[in-house]
Amino acid sequence: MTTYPTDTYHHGDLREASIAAGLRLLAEGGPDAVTIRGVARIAHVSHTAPLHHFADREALLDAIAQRGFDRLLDRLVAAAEEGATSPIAQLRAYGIACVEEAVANPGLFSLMFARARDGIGETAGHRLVELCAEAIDAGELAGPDPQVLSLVLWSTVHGLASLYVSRYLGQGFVTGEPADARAGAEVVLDSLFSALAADAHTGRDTHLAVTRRRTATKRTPR
Amino acid sequence: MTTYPTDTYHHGDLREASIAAGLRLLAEGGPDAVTIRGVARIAHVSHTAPLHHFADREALLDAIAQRGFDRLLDRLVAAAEEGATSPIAQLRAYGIACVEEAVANPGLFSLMFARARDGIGETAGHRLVELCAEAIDAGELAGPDPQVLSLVLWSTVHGLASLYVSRYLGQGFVTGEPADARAGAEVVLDSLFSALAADAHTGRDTHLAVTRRRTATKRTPR
DNA sequence: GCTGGTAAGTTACCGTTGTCAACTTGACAG
DNA sequence: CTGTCAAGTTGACAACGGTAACTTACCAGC
Repeated sequence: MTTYPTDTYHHGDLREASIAAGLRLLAEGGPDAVTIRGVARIAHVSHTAPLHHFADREALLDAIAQRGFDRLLDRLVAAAEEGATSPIAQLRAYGIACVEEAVANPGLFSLMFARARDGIGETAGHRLVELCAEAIDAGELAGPDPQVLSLVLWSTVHGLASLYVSRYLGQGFVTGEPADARAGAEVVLDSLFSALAADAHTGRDTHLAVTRRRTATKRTPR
Repeated sequence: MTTYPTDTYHHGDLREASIAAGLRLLAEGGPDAVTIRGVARIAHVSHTAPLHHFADREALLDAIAQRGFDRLLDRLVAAAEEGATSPIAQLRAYGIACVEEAVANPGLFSLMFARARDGIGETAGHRLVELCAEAIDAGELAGPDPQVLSLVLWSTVHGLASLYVSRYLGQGFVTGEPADARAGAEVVLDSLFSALAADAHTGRDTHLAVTRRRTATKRTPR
């Protein structure tokens, strides 16, 4: 934990200190607990000082959420790299890392996906589609469409993380799922990969006509 | 829209009026916009009157969330009944209804799953497991475990709904998904059911050993 | 019909928060 | 030395959640 000068009139790096304090408050009391005055108290500055670095509270929360995405992306590339022998193994590590990161920082996860930001998370998303395409090319997963495949995987992993974070999963009352989120992610992903294995079904794609048509449309920026 | 007497000293049904006002504020401005004073204004009572019906703001939000779950459950049984010819068709209708309901009331959806309540949503969950078991028995979906199957489906549907609600899906930037959430749900569910079809893979369940062991544990109430 | 009790209203007040306005401090360019 | 300006400060305000004390309507029991 880095410290900041307290005897000088100017703080030095109040923006960074505010984000750090916000992350602390977020971890301690959830999104509602991160306040302008709260981060100011932690940083030992007056209650309006952070407003010289963030337009308003929303901007502070945006910055914190952005930091969360940065962290997640770092974690994801690390997870994909270490011992990733195949595309499907990378996808598995990817998904498990997402869920683990979410339950490790539930407040941050809530904050990140509570605020809709344009274009955020696209980097991770594109890598996901790439991995799906690689898995299909390598014959590890069934096609026909890497975009549909990534949509399914993204939804499932995000949903699993959300349900663990909001405590609707973890008790095993309904679905008998593991209390440990990582174990739950392994069960779900392995089950999914098993069903989606390339040799499992023989090239039929009757349900995906709509999908293929949709994905042919050009991606329109902005 | 029901009206309430404004000339009498006592309101008549301030509890119900508060929930209705809360739902309106929720739809207009999201969870942060639903305040004690706000619902009091709409109901034309003093700003502390609702506190005679709800212990605090959290209790009000809980009541609103509960109302959301009631609505969702009604919608789900209706969806499952109408034209449900087979278990898999019911599961499909179930999932689509979830996603549609979520995007129709994004604030309510956020509120519902932002507050972790014990035992809430179990009714819907148990019906889900039942449907999965029926689908497996009918030979429509691959086993071996209805609980794992329901875990996968619940996660996927919930994640898809979350991502559409928080606007991370709907633009088609990354996965080329449809802008319409219902269409997205159809693509994902059909793709999933196709992969999970009983005749698609031949009874292998190598990855599910852990799961089967877990689900043998008795469900402990409370 | 009176009366006490209680649920459900009311006003008054407190502490916290976000945000604005106006002022001050410190560093730096010329 | 002197402006300029970013980055601090204090002080104020309205909105919020919540408590306390009071008032009103209704209703049961006599």
